[in-house]
Order: sequence, then structure tokens, then C-alpha cells
Amino acid sequence: MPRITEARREARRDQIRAAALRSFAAKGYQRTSIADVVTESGLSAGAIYGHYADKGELFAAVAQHVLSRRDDEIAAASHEGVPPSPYEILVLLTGGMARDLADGRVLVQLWSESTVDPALRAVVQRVVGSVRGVLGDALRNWFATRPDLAPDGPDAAAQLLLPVVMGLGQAFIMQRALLEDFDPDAYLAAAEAVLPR
Amino acid sequence: MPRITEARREARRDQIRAAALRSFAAKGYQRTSIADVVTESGLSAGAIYGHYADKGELFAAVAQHVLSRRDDEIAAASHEGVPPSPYEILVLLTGGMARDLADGRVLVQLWSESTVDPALRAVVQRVVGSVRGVLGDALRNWFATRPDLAPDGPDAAAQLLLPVVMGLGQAFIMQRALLEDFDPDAYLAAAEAVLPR
DNA sequence: GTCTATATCAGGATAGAC
DNA sequence: GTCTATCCTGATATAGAC
Repeated sequence: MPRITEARREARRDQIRAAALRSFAAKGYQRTSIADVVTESGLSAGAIYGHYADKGELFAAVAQHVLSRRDDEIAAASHEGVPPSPYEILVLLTGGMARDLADGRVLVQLWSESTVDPALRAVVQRVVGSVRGVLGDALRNWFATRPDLAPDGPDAAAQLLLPVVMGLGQAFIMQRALLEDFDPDAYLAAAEAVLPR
Repeated sequence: MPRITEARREARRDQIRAAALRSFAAKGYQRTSIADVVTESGLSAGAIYGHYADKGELFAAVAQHVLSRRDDEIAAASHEGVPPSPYEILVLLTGGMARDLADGRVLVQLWSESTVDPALRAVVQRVVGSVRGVLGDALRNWFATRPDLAPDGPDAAAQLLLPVVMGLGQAFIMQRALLEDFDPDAYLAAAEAVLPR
């Protein structure tokens, strides 16, 4: 198993994945044809199908890649130095998304598609589960420093708050993608006002 | 302009719209063909195109219809009797959605599609704007009864909180549509814990 | 207004050469 | 592994009869 060949293969897959992401972001998953990805990547149809079985698998790879890094960021932040507060965790979450993606359209499309495609649903399910775990961890760490806000213990407090932090993160993505006049600062200010401090 | 004929026409449009909603909910907008709507409605392609110019217009009509009733519910509730609290407003919002739609998949698909289709984007934009107005109104009414929580006046407090209530509503829909193990009660409990009381 | 039947076309996927 | 060329399915929208 020659090492260089393997690396090359991975590089090709990355190249295709990146081109697909750009294409999907521009026109939406359903509307971008393989021909679009061909153009964007500078490769050919044959090359693409040599690396991904079909369009759906390509989207799954894109999704996996985009979503995967959230955990790492949050996990890292919550284990080094002072545990971030729920609000800071939210900022971390949304900031990371904003950095990786010009806008959140691809994510919204992913969610939509996973509503109807079992394979994608599984991907989303898994990644969301993972984010949930990391997020819960981070919240627990913070509540541990604030026992006054966690009468039933940091664990219970974290579990209770979890859906809200997740939800506010998702909604941020959505509103940014959907609303012409979305104001990120106003949104985060509102979140800061309600989240425990 | 004969009155009965006009009513019939409207009834037909409703029939088609309802069939389309069922079809879209089952397979997703993009994947349902006109043939599916034909089957579901018991009519023919010709009949459908006699009432809607194309598939997109049909989806817009469905969307408009599904989204339109939220305002009325909330507006009604916030003007009769005791103004509902932010939490109660959220319950109203999510409860109404849950009642009208078996699941929120069509809404998620609508959001996704509006990411890329200008006509749908306009529909969403308009309806969200309207919901925002009504929601803001309702929040203002409540803050007016709780001046202790609105140091800068009910208006400012309502404006600040608005994005969070909207966001939590949207995220509820999303998570319900996406997550196998979504727990509505836990979600609302979390929301209740953070929203002002 | 509605039906049947179909023209037309886009796009996913593949075959075979290199 | 990649390219070119192409097959073929499936779906939108329409034409024309009733």
C-alpha cells in the first residue's frame, strides 16, 4: 500500500469535496448538477465517480466535513483555562460556522435533505449526537464553577440547558441564511440576555 | 363574475393545495413529482396546471397557507385577557405548528428552498416579517405588565428578546423534524428555564 | 375546467479509450 | 485514475379532445 498514492487519493477527494461545497453553496444541493461540480473542480465526471459513488455520497462527505470541526473547537475551549460560559459557548459555535461557511445555506439544505434521505439523516443524527455530547460537557464544566446556579448538580443543570443552546445555535445559522436583514449582534445580544451568567 | 363559480374555483385550489402539502410532507418538495400530486389529489396534470402556473408556485401557495395562521393565533391570544408570557407565546407558536403539521419537514424544506429560490425567499421574508411584528407586539404587551423586567421600557425589552423567541420557535420545528429522539417537553422545559417569568 | 397523451429536456451515471 | 462521449431515466409542462 504505497503511501504517496494514498495521500494523492485523499488530496483528490478533498479537491472534489471542496469544489462540491462551493457549488452547493452557490446553487443549492438539488440544483447543482454533476456538470457544475465538474466545472468547479476542473476535473471530469469520470474522475468524480471514481471517488464518490453518487451525488448523495458526495453531499454526505461535504456535510460530514463541515460539521465535524465544531466538536473539536468546543471541546478544546472547555478543557483549557477557564470554562466558557453558555453564552461564550454559543459564540464559539456560531463563530466557527461563520468562519467555515460564507453563509449557512448549505447547512440548511443539509437539514432539509436529511429530512427525506436516510443516509444523510444518519450523518446528521450522528454529528448532532456528538455535538450534543461535547456541548453538554462544556456546560457541565461551567456549571461546576457556578454551583449557585446548579442546585441539582452541574449535570442536571447542563442537561436542562442543552436544548436551548443547541437550538439557539441552529436558529442563528437559519436566520443568517434566510433573512435579508439578519443582525448577528442583535441576535447574540438577545441570547446573552437570557442565558445564565 | 358568478359567485358560485368563484367559490368552486377556490375549493379546487384548496383541494390541490392540500394534496400537494400531503405529498411534499411525505417525500419532500424536490422529490415529489407533479405525478405524485396528481395521484394524491385524484385530479389530472391538466387540472393542476389550470390553477397553478408551475410547481414552484404551488409550493409557494402551500407555504403561504401553512405559515399564515401563526400570526392570527398569537395576535388573538395577546389581545384577549392576560397577555401571554414569552414562554406561553413560544408554546402557542410551537403548538400551532404541531397541530397543523404532522411534522415540520415541509417547513424545513421550505426554509431550505427559499435559500435558493427568490420567489420563495420573498414569501418567507414577508411571512417572517409579519410573525416578527405580531410576536414583538405580544412581547411588548407582556413587558408592559412587568415593568420591573423592562427598565428601558417594554418596547426595548421586546425588541431585545424577539430574536430569541423566534429562534427557539424555529429550532423547535427543526429538531422535531430532524432528531429521532427529540423530546418536546424537555425542549420546552429548557426554554421555560431561560425565558423571563 | 379537466382529461389523456406526449414532446421535450435536463441531468445522473456509465462505457471504453488512454 | 481520468477523460470524452453518450445512454437513458424521469419529470415538467403542453397540446388538443371532450
